Amino acid sequence: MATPKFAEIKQYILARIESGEWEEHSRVPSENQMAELFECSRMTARRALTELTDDGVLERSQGLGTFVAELKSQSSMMAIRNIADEIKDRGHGYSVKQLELTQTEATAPIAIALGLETGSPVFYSVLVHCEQGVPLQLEERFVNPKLVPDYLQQDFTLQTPHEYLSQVAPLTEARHTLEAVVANEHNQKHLEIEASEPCLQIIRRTWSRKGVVSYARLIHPGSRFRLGGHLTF
Amino acid sequence: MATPKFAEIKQYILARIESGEWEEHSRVPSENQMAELFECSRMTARRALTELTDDGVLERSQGLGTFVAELKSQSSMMAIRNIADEIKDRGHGYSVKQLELTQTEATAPIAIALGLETGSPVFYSVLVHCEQGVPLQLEERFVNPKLVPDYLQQDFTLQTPHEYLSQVAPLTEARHTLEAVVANEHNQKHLEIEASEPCLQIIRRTWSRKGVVSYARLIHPGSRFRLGGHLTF
DNA sequence: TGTATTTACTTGTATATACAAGCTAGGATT
DNA sequence: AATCCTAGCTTGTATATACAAGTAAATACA
Repeated sequence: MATPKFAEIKQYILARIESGEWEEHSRVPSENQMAELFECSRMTARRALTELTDDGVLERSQGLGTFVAELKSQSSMMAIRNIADEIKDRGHGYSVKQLELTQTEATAPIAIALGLETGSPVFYSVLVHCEQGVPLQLEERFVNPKLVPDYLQQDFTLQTPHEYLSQVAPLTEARHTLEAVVANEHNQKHLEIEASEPCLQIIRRTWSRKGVVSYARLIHPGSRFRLGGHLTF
Repeated sequence: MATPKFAEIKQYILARIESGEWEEHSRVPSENQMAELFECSRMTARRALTELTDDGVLERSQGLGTFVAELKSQSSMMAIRNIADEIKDRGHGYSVKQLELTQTEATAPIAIALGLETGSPVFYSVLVHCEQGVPLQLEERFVNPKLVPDYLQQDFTLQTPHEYLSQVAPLTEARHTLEAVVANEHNQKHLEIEASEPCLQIIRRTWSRKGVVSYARLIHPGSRFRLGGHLTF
């Protein structure tokens, strides 16, 4: 047998979800309907649906049906949580200062990271996220204008870039790099720290189905920030 | 049906693996044998074996049989890889200096982290891991003597503590905290860095089935160390 | 002796069937 | 009109069966 029938059914379903034809939370055909469609037994159709459920692609509930799950809702995507939510969850005051929101030309490393040509236009934003008025994260972000054309029209004091990007280009993957660094003078001023203070820097690249969405550098004062949880590589 | 039959079979298998009765890489009964043992059909026994395989507990191969997989081999356990392997994989020279290997009394925070009484004896080791002769990680580790009684008799120039601990107390979980810090003077000397150099500090607690095995503080010079990969929380 | 081949086991795929259990909507009863 | 409850869908569990395909050891053959 070239490829098993249940695998074909899985591919069929995945293709429809990735193309956007079947949207998040929408209902997918029942086991019996899939069985009829593919001219197979219910158990074979069931296997496809069950395995995709195990993979987190679908969600099922007895009596109701099978539905398309949120893309990467709680898994690796939320790896590094939205800083605004994290602060609010602690019951502390959250505020943002927007320092930049412009278009600029991609330098070589940025172009490579975003999969663009060197010198091509990219959107650029710099924000400082504060907890109780104290700077906790400096977010410097380069965004692919082809995938997010309206980035510059947003008001990031109302919604963090991460939230906005999640909406317009559902994220499918993220890669991070962690480093201890000294902030440059400019950033030291914005973070209100001394030159001697070490910072935790997170480089974050995020993907959607269509390519690299953004490249972000998140800098945190070591004295105010700690990252905890499970790490998987 | 109280608990489904396939779930009972899974529990039976898991219990045998966790008790150590079925060792890593050893063969487990075939589908037909399990079916006979539990007086069920092959398909039901098969389901238990298949699901445990999906969970990474078992490994199967057609024609050969089903085997107990390595405990957490590649998953969250190897989150932060063995630094010795990482250096060797880069094709660079690896060396260690052992600075401490003694018994000491648990301070309050260490006792809490290890689940012991304050002042009770704990094993303590300090190592410096070097790449091409350059210090890359200072490993300060507190070990629960109840779970690893022979820790002080080891020679950690031959085998890293992590490797040894994995052998004597198979790890089931690990939790990490990441922070950017300034090393104290003592550690600065051992890492051969300037006072101004930021360091990436990883606090790592590891569990086995019987409790907290060890509490480690891993300090890396920011200029020489970068942590990459997927982070999940 | 050395090489095929068979045999017996394993897991993998697929089907037809049965009943259990959860949910919803519409119809019967009160 | 409000309530119950049944009919018809859904997924969940379980079985019996069949054949495909991979592995290894025993067997037959040259």
